[in-house]
Amino acid sequence: MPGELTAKGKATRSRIVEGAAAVLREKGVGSATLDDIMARTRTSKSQLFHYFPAGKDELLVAVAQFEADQVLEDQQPYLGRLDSWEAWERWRDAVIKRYEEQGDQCPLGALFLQVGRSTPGARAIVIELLRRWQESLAVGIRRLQATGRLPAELDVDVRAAALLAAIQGGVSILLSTGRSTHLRVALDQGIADLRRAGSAVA
Amino acid sequence: MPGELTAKGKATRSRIVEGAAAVLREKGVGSATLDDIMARTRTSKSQLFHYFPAGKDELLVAVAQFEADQVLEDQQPYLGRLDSWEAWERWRDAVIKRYEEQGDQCPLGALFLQVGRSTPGARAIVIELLRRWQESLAVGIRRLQATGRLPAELDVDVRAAALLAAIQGGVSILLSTGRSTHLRVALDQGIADLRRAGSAVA
DNA sequence: CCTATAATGGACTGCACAGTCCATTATAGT
DNA sequence: ACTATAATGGACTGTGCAGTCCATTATAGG
Repeated sequence: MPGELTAKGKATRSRIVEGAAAVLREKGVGSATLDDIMARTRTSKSQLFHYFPAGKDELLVAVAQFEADQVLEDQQPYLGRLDSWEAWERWRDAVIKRYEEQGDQCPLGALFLQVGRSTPGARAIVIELLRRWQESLAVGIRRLQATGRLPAELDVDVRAAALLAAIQGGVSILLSTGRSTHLRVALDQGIADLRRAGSAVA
Repeated sequence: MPGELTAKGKATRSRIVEGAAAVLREKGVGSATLDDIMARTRTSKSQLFHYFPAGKDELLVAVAQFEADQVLEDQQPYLGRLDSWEAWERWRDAVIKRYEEQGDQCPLGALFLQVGRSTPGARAIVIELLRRWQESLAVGIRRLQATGRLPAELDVDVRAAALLAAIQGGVSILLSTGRSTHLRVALDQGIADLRRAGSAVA
């Protein structure tokens, strides 16, 4: 565990993480080897173990963190401005687009299942990601409340949680079947029901 | 590939599948070995390869099929009789109970991610499971329509798809976080929205 | 410029584990 | 009872791959 990383060191470390992420997406977590990662990132065994002394698992956790950050970063432009129904629809389209392009790879899910039980840190990463994601949705719903598009008595957290579940479900079905219909339907329905709650309850 | 299986053979084969399923749940797909399965099922190497000539992958696919059948079988008593709102709530409780007990194991998901890309059969199993599951939900919704609890113009398939996504999302969050709140919320919200569609649109 | 520490190269080890092979025992059909 | 085929036992092989070790080169700080 190198206490100090020089500029060069930091560069190499992130080259490894990003390259590993790419390899994992291509070959799948199960069949990606350290040699694959070495080849891709033009590094040697000792470098991998220099930056990740605990070995493969530690590297996988680092990649998981990287991928998790990526998820929110990608949709931040849309997720951060959920202040009108049009904005919600743009966000929905962005989410669908992202996952359709990603296809049947789920780096994070696969990573989690691989490392999951053994490493406690892995679970924490996913929990934190989901928490932040749901919170962003909640903020968006509160914006709609603040501008009078949704009634104040709506249970924001429950709605946000349900939406998050809808996304996750849609994505997981996309991963298993290769079809994005469920993701699309779940999001459409979720937003529509939210909207309906506005006109019905208000 | 034994063309004919004697009674004894069939018994052994299913002992292997069921034992393997148990081992996979306990140790995780990634770290379960053929030796683990041999120990658990009191079989030898040659038996494993006798019944699953293509080796581990073939066995994993068989286990996936077994687990998939299990999923629907378990909830059939409830899923098969969705003819009143109370029945829907009983089903919801059964689903939640089942997955809470299962905890953070997802044999099918893990199996799929392991075998997935390589074996085409694996995907087919999951697709078929989801198809049947959604169809059961659709039948339930149509029952509600038939008895006048829901308007006839409701888009049944879309609603069923959204519900299925809600479940999958709730489950996948349960798997990652260990908490069943999202599953509960997603199902509650999904059923509530369905019900609301009944009173609002009708 | 000198030295401590970081960064890198790459050969080597060890073993876990899938898959092979052949020998032996049980079972079914005639 | 006989024979073909299924069922079982278990030793053996091969290798893919994580992880170790030591030697060499670069970099930073005084």
